[in-house]
Order: sequence, then C-alpha cells, then structure tokens
Amino acid sequence: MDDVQKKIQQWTTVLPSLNTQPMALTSRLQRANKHINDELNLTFKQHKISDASFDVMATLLRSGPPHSLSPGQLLEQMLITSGTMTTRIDKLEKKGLVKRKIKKSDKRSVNVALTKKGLKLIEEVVLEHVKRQEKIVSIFSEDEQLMFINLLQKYLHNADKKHK
Amino acid sequence: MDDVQKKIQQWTTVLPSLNTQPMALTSRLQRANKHINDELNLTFKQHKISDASFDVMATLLRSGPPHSLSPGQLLEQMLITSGTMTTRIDKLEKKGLVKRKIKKSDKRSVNVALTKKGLKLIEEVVLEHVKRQEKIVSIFSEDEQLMFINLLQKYLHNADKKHK
DNA sequence: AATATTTATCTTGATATCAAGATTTTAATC
DNA sequence: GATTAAAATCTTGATATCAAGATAAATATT
Repeated sequence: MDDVQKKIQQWTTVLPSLNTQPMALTSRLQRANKHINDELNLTFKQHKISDASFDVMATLLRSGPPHSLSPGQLLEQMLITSGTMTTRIDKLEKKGLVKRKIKKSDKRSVNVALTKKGLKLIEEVVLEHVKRQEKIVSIFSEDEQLMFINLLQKYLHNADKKHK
Repeated sequence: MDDVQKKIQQWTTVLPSLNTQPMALTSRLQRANKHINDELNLTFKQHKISDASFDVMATLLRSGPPHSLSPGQLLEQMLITSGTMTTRIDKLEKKGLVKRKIKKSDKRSVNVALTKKGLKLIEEVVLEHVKRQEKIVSIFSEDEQLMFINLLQKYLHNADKKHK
C-alpha cells in the first residue's frame, strides 16, 4: 500500500462520506511530479545549475541561432512572473552563461543571448537531461506511454479552453 | 497544438536526433500538475490560508481525535524538511489554528494539536477542497480516471522501490 | 507637438523552502 | 554514574518565487 492509499484510508475512517477517488488521482499526480523533478534535478546539480537556469538556457538553445530572446519572449514559454525572470537572468549573467544587450530598435527591451560558455554547457546538459527523462519513462511500455500522454493532453486541452 | 508540442517541434528543428517522447510526457505532467495546484489553491485563498497550512491542518484532521501529532509524525506524511515544518507550525500557531504543547513523556518532542478554531476551519475547507478535486477530474470518464490512477500508481510503486 | 496610454523590464517587500548545523533531551555504552 | 551516541526540534543563512508597483521608452490620441 502506498502513502496515498494510507492517506485515503485515514480519510475514509474519519469522514466516510468523502469521495476519495479524485484525491487518489491528484495526490498521486503531485507525488509523481515531485519525484520526477527530484530525479531531473540530479543532472542539474551535477553541473551546478538550478532547474530555473536550465529552463532559461534550454529555451534559448531551442530557439536556434543566434540563441537570443527578450525576457518577454522567454516569459511566454515559462509559467513565471516577470520579476522572477529578471532574477533568473541576473543569476545567469553573473555566471557568464548569458549576456544582456539593449535592443537598438527598442530601448525598453533587451536581448538575452547565450554566451559561448553558456552554449557549450547547455548543449551538454540537454543531452544528459533527455537521457534521464528516457530512464524515467522507461518503466512504462510504449502503449502505456502513449496512453499517459493522451490523458495529460486531454487534461491540458480542457484546462486551456477554460482559461481562455 | 499545445505549448508542449510547440516546444517539442523547436527541439526537433534544432536537434533532430533528440528523443522527444519522454519530454512529451514529463513536460505535460509538470504542466498539468501546476494547473491542478493553481486550481486547488483557489479554495485556500478564499479562506486566507496557504496550501502549506492546509496540508498540516488536513493531516491533523485525518489523524482523528484528538487531532494531535508531533512535528516528526507530520513530517512523515509530507515531503518537506524539518526546518520547513517548524515554520509551518509557527505560522499556524500565530493564527490560533494549532497549539504546541511539550510532551511530558519526552521533553524533546511536542504535540501539535488543532484548536477549536482550527478544527472548524479545516472541516469546512476540506469539503470545498474535495468538491474542487471532483470538478478537476470530472473531465475524465470513469475508465479514464482508473487508467490514469493505475499509471500513476505504477510509476510511484517503481519509484519507491528504487529509493529503498 | 503635447499629453495620455501602453509596453517591457526591473525593483521592492514578503513568503516558502532547503541544507546544514545548533540545542536539548533521551538512550546506550563503558 | 559518566560519557557517548542518537533523536526531535529549532535556528540560521541562502535561494527562488510572487504580487504590486516603479521606471523608462514607444505608441496613440487629442
């Protein structure tokens, strides 16, 4: 019996009328998510970066050459506030992994670009990151993976609609 | 096309050799988890408590009368450090929702118990919380819910084994 | 052209968390 | 019984985040 099952049994004892099936799903999703994040963070730790730093650098890498986006463009692809973005860029800049440059065309805005050092690092980390992801999902058969992805897609599609 | 699909396409363009299926799963799991948490937090906000406070109070409630556990026992059921637990209890105590009492049998340890005010509040919030959970999972059919739970269970079971 | 509005980023103050170590009490060993 | 080790909780210092508002530049309106 897993931790979530224990929790559900406690609820059933104390409040038998409670519908615990939703919790069986959401609590396990939270647990699984935390476990996966912990696993993925191992790679980042090995390279002395945070998941936050990885996110920003990976976003720059996959945007293709010249690996340069504005804070606003980075924000679009990340579920964080603008203040957090500023802090993330500050930290990466201090480590020499990205470089800010004010846009000539619009002096309100800046380009955030990977430095050579940053590019080299993120190219390396991304490969290890994907390897670790592969290991994580490898406990599922191909069919299970597709089923899982479908369920998540269905949820996100529905969630998106509500939000817009 | 959802955000994750866009991200995957970018990777495929920049690094065609990358195996993006694991990311299709893990990234969506992260997104879905965040969305669910955001939804659940709406209930907590309405009652001016944090998810952290809810976790502690709900754990005390489902432990049954006298709704009293030590910080260590609370820790067992939560994936946080002892320092964080101290802060959580401090905050709840300041709001008069729980009360610390030093154990007579072991002066190192304390009992953390729901106050009357805390009990009344958490009994109310739990019901709304479950209602919201029901709404969240209601986009899935009964079969889909069971399938989803099975996949998550399989993952957690496997993760547990590795850890021990 | 002057003023108001919008946009892009950054700043500030507050909160939650962690890792590592300090403190106090209990249990184990000599 | 004195000393050492272990256990339970708390403290400290650092980091990451958010919400709300500040700042500066570009655009729209009059």
